[in-house]
Amino acid sequence: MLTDRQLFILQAIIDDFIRSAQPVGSRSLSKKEDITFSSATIRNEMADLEELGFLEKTHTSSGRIPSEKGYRYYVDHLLSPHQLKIKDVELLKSIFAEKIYELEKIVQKSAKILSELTSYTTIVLGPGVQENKLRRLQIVPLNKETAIAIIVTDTGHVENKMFSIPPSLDVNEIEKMVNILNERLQGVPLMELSDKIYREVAVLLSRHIKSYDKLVQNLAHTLDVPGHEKLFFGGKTNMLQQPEFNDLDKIKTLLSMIDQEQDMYKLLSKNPAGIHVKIGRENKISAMENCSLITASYSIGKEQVGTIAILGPTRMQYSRVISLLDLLSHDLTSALTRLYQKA
Amino acid sequence: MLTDRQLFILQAIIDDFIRSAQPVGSRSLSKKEDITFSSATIRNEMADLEELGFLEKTHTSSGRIPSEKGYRYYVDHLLSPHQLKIKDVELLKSIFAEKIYELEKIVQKSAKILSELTSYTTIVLGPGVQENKLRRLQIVPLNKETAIAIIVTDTGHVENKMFSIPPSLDVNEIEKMVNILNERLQGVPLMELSDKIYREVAVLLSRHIKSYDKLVQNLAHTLDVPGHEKLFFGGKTNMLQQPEFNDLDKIKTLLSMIDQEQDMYKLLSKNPAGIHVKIGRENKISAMENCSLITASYSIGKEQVGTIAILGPTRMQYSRVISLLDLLSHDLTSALTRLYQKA
DNA sequence: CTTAGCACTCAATAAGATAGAGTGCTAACA
DNA sequence: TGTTAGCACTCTATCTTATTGAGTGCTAAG
Repeated sequence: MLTDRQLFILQAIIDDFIRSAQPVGSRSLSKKEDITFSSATIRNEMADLEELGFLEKTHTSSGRIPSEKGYRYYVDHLLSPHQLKIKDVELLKSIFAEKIYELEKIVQKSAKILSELTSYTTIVLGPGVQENKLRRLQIVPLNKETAIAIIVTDTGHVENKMFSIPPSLDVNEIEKMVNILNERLQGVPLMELSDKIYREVAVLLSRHIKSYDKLVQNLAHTLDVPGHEKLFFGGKTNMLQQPEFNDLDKIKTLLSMIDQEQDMYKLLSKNPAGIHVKIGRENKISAMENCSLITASYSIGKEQVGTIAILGPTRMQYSRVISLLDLLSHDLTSALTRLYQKA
Repeated sequence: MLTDRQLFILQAIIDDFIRSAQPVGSRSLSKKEDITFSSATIRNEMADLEELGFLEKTHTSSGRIPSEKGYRYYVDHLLSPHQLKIKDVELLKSIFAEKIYELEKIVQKSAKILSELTSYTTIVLGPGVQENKLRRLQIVPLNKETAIAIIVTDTGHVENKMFSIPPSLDVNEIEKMVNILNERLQGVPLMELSDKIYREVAVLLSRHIKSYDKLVQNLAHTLDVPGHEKLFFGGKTNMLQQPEFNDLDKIKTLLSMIDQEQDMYKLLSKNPAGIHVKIGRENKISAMENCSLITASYSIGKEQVGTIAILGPTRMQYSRVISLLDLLSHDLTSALTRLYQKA
């Protein structure tokens, strides 16, 4: 177990390093106001903390920097709650200032402002549409061969996709079909749509519509792919400002990982509720070695629908970022709930 | 006027520099197979070419590099037509391999493949929707206060937006209104929609609908903002690979300019038909000083609808990129025309 | 247990030294 | 008169070497 003094020193070192990005030496630490013991004492404690794995040296005679284990301990036990600046809070609240109806816009604005506030990179995993329920299906013919299928979900999300229609088909038939489909499929989650069409509605349709099979096939296939949740980014290049990334190779690997959206999906997709901090290699991706990721989930009502995350260097302002994310995720949840749950 | 030999040397220098990114010296040039005169002669010619402004030195005793004026002359007069590799052509054609209906997907895929092919950054300005004509307007109520307006254009583009409805309004009334609007507004360009609603349809509506004024106001406002054309990017970080950007500051300015989409709009928006090359400062943006931009327009039918561009260092493979862009813009035009002009 | 003192280490910076690629100019040559 | 060999000169890049300063570990005294 760590002594109080060790905890105090560990915290002081990490705080200092987060601020300065420079290895912390015993002498400079001892000069701080609230430290009563000498640099030699600090050196001894540092040696112990290093042996325990909380600190590291960059070379034999350098000051100490936190190890991943050090950060982990710091985040779990030493984090002093951060009092957000009024300006910060105001900026966050400004996301919801104008009456916005589009979820995408809110999310995008959140990402932008959060990245400005932190100088880190913001990543938002938008709500998946797969679980949304169908509110209305609409088909608009464009010409004799193609039509557009439009899906409106209960959350107000609109998906659309072109598909080809058998040339023999009559416009009235399409209308008939749309009516039947709407009657039968309202409230069905999108992910079950095509399945439901085949199993329940196809039979019914076959009675009313002539060349229904080809049409239904096309349509079902069209409805089947409302794709993955969407990712939104803010401050993609903010990491360039961080002193730990003044190395070209590091930047290259990091930026190309950010552009590799699949990796980002992995990082953000399995998210239990609440705020979570993943430090360095805990992220299981080599390009994230010097980065930490703080994630927070947001919901509509009780249902968790997305994740908002900050990607920064391991030397990150954990306390402040956590406060910001906590506030924003709550605001986001209540705004979205207010907007969509009245239905 | 330049002599034949000067032209030959200028071309050789630029070709060499584009390949190697190293200043070209007289001695290394003279060693080339197809050069019959000595390095001293080349030195003399180089001095002349420098005096004329086509070449530059990086320092007093360095080899020569092309000046912007040199590149300009090279692009205008010395470009040898580039024979595309079969593999390149195949890759380009693969964009249209699967039957895709969504314009966005085609455009995105184009950007991706083009950036892979060139190792530069691709920027595509998608078709603007302002000129598209209304095919169908649809309104789907979500709850008592909000509804979604959906616009389908003649090109199959779908826009949607939430708006609030006066709580007193009846569902039937909305349906009535939608019918009237569709009857009156079909074929009207989106940019004229709200105007037309106020001037022609409002009177008509007032006869049939109770609390029409507030509703129409909301709706017209909603339809009014189908925003700017969309930008698509491919290989945003490809420039990191280019040797001229091994400098952190240059990368920072360049990448943040790319993320500043408004600058990109400026660069791509006023585009006469055909392929155009803008070299370095010709782009009028300081961050573009070491970059060239090659743009090509693409059309649906006769109507030019978008721009596809490659952003690379001034030391760019002009000939190859122009060939690639030329091929792609034509393919894109014919694919889109085939897809949308049958209406 | 704490601390002053000292020898030692390492990174960062600056200062020479050297090699190499390249130029400009001059004079000889065809 | 145009071309070329030769030479002195310039500048960059790279390698060495020296110096400084921040920092450590260890020892011995308080």
